[in-house]
Amino acid sequence: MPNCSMSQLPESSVADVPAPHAERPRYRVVADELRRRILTDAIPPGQLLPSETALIDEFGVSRGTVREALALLRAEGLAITEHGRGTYARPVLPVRRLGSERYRREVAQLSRDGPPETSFTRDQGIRWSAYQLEREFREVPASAAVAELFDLAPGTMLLERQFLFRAHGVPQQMSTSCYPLDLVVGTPVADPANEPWPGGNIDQLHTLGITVTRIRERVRARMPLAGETEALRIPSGVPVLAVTRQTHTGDRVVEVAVDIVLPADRTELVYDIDL
Amino acid sequence: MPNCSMSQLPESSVADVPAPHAERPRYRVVADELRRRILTDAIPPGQLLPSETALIDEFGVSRGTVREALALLRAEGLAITEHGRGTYARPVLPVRRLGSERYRREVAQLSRDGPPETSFTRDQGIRWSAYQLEREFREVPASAAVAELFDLAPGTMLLERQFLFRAHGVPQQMSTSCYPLDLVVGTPVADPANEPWPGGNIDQLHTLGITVTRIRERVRARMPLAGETEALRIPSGVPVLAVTRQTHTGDRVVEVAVDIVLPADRTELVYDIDL
DNA sequence: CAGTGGTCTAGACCACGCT
DNA sequence: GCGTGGTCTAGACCACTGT
Repeated sequence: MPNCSMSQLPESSVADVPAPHAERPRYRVVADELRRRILTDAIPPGQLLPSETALIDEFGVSRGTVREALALLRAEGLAITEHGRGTYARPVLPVRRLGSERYRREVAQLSRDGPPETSFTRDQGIRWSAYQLEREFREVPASAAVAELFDLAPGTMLLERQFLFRAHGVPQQMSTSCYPLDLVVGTPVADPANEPWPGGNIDQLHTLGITVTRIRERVRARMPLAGETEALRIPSGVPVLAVTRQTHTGDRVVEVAVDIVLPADRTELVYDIDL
Repeated sequence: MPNCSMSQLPESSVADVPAPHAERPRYRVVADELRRRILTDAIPPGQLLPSETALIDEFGVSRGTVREALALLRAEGLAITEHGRGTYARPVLPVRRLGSERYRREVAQLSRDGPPETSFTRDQGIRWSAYQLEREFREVPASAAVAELFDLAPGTMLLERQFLFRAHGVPQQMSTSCYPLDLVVGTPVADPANEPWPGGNIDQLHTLGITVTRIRERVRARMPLAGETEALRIPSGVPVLAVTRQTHTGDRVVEVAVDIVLPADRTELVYDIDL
């Protein structure tokens, strides 16, 4: 009975005021329904979602609300939007599988007969003709973080090598790899023209008389930085895998890759642990 | 002086029309400046950003524009917002390091003297008293995907075990792990009351007379699903690491964890590759 | 050109956290 | 109660993609 008087309230007019969101906010209702359609394959990967105008009509909400719902789906990695075209259910991309076998020299040796390979062209059958490598070499003093990974004094001079790797025209990976400068200065390894080096880092070190005995990789994930979003063409809602690699000879660290950045929608890392 | 003629333009009135965005959109200008402050530590982790009202005044834009800028920073994982309080520079969380040593039985044995440990309590010194485990066991037929990971026929009955793992009250991990039902039915392993099992899966299998020889982990990253965001209390802009694990005895797969889900802002996976 | 999304404004009211 | 962010509307104009 306390509510009997409710209907008598002078509610300005009728639906003049945006109804209060006592329950789930409207943009969530829209997002939930679209998410359902995507996850149940009612809208299969790659297919267009209804246009903003259509959603305004279907749900009876304003454009701002529709756009908020779509922004949520993008942040969840379920949809991508292209200006002038529309919003799509996120297509499933072919996955690049990176196994730890890629570091074994025997595998590298085998590929000598065919096209050049490195630790990141294996596991996918990418051919020499299908990938490009942009690189830039510099001599820099070790930062505190890198020095710690090398177990060297900060300021020790390093050869820093930055790579951007494309396969089939699509950027697949950025990385920064460092050697202690005194290890490589004056050798073919220090010459950018020799990249990509068949057999990769492990073979490079082998030509310097160094046999790699262990590699340690630390894997994290995060959202891409601004530069990475552009360079790797990462759509919103897609994280990156960030791998830090230490290459060991016995207890000595002879190479460090600070941040191997891989778009997570196209990459799987595979590790075997033998017990 | 270059602006003298400006005031003579018949610009309808004065600032009546939102200036066209010939260059960078305004919300990006706001976001770029705030990002700069965060990354240069002008606003250190955990500290409040200016309020929306303050940003409206500082940049002379509308509230919608300010909110769009903040949404961008959240999506980049740089800021988190709390209703009624404000927006903070994202605090740096203590990282849980998960090394592959955690699977070695010798390590598990060592911990027998102290509090119970599993493969996911090691590497962090978490004590029995500091973590809780929620679990739910079910008997289910293998889906096509799981059957393939086991190399078994789809429909084979499995014991499916779901876990939610908390440390210090904070949810740290969700996972679903499966054993072939005929392997464990009627044994202590099939009893949820025995979890957490000291020494973890590897020790469980050992009591069944099975010695694990190899573990394969496949690591991917993605944005969390709706349920994961709630269960693991993941703020927006933080991805999850999704690990698929196969536990081998020789060539036989005796355990599969379909999706070990780890919040990426609190986790680092470490793998050693011996060559 | 029409249709799509991108940017921006002004104003309204609701809900949370504090003091 | 005040200040914070959360939700929503209505309308405007810009910019891209197609025919």
